[in-house]
Amino acid sequence: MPDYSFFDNVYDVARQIPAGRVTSYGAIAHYLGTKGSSRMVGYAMQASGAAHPPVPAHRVVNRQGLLTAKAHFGGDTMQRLLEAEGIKVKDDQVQDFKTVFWDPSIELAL
DNA sequence: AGAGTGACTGCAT
DNA sequence: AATGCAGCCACTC
Repeated sequence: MPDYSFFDNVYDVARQIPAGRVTSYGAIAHYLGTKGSSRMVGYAMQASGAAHPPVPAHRVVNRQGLLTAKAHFGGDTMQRLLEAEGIKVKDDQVQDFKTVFWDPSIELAL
């Protein structure tokens, strides 16, 4: 009786993001087929805090590699989590973003 | 049932 | 090149 929702789909992809890598909302949206709705992905992430198992939302950043979700995590929690996985973050921005970028539409397409 | 909100992105100026 | 505006879909009140 699973009341599946678009959110569940987003969570599933987010949980597949390997440690030390990050992706963008648009990339996930595109993989889900709703590339025009990148907002929905971020919106789903907001509810990810209530998702089980927990979703590594800290690995999801905006198109610029900016930690837009940091404010929602509270303090520097997001940046701390990323650095703990080997991702370098400076001024709320992911360093070597294109290097650590993980595109589900490509990685999961294999 | 209708209107509002939102952790974004792309195009236009 | 940089800034501003509009679009988009699902969820909640």
